[in-house]
Amino acid sequence: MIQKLNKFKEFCKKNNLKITKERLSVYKMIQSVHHHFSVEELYSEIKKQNINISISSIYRLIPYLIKGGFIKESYIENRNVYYENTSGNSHHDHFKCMKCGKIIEFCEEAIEVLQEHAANKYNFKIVNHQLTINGLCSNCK
Amino acid sequence: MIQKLNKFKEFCKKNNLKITKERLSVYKMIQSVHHHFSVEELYSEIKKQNINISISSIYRLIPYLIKGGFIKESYIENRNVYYENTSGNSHHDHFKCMKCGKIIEFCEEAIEVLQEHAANKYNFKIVNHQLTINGLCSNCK
DNA sequence: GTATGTGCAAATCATTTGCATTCTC
DNA sequence: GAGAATGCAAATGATTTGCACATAC
Repeated sequence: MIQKLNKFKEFCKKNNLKITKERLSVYKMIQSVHHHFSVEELYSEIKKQNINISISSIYRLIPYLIKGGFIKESYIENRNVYYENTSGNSHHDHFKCMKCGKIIEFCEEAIEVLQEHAANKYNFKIVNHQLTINGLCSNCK
Repeated sequence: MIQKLNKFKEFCKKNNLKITKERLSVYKMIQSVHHHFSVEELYSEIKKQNINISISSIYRLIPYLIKGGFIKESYIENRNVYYENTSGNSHHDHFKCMKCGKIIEFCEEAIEVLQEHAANKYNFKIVNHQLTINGLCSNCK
C-alpha cells in the first residue's frame, strides 16, 4: 500500500506535479475502489468522506493517472467513461448485456496472443486494448 | 443497390416508421460512405448535396439503423461516436495509434473463434463486438 | 517567492428534447 | 385526417477552461 503511494509520489516528482492533498485523495480512492468507476463516482465517493475537492481537479488529474499507468480507460457506457485500476487483477475484457446492461468481466488469455500476432503483421506496437462483446447474458437470452 | 433500399423500406414498414425523404437520404448516404462516419460528418455530406435535413433527424434515425442492423457503432474518438455500414466488407477490428491518431483496420478470424469460446463459458450470446487495440503505428513507434 | 494547483462559475460541444408545423399513409 | 416526422431553438450533461486565490517546494 505504502509502496504504491510512493510510486505515485515518485511519478509526480518526475513529471513536475506537486503532491497535493487533492491528488492524494483521488489516488487513494482509486486504490480502494475495486471495480470500474466514472469520474462522477470517484467524486461522490471522495465527498462522502468529507474530503473537499472539486470535480475539475479530478478531471485534470485523470490524464496523468493514465499516462502513469495507474488507471486505464475501461469502457464507455452511454456517454460516461469508466476507468479501472490497472494494478488490480490481471487484464480482462467485458461482456455487456444489451438488454439488462450488466457488465461481465472475462479473461481469455489466448485472445491476447492473437492480438500480438495481428499487430506484428502491421508492424504495430500494442500498448493496451479494449474488447467489449455485446449480446445477451444468461438471464436475458 | 435497389435491393438494399427495399430492405430498408421493409424495415421501416415493419417498425411503423414512415418512409420520408430525410430518412431515405440518410440511408443512401450511409451506403455510399465507405468508411467510418460520425453523425456530424453524415450531416455535412448530405448538406453538400443540397439536401435539406436537420441534424436532429439524423440523430433520431441512428438508433433504428442500429436496431435494423444497417450500421453499428464502430469506435469512439474523443467525444465523437463513429459508426460503420455493416453491409460493407466483413467484420474488422481497429488499431489506433496513440500518437498520430491513425486508425488501421485489421481482421483476425481466429479471435472471433476464441470469443465464441469465452462466451460459451459464461452462457453469453454474442451479437457483436468492438475491439480496439491502442499503441503505436509503424511510423510513430 | 514563484510556479503550479485549486475551486468556482462560465463555456463547450455532442446529443436530446419540446413544440409548432409539415408530411406520410 | 390522424398520428408520426421534421426543423428549430432551447435544454441537457459530461467535460473543459479562465481566472482569482491558495499552496507546494
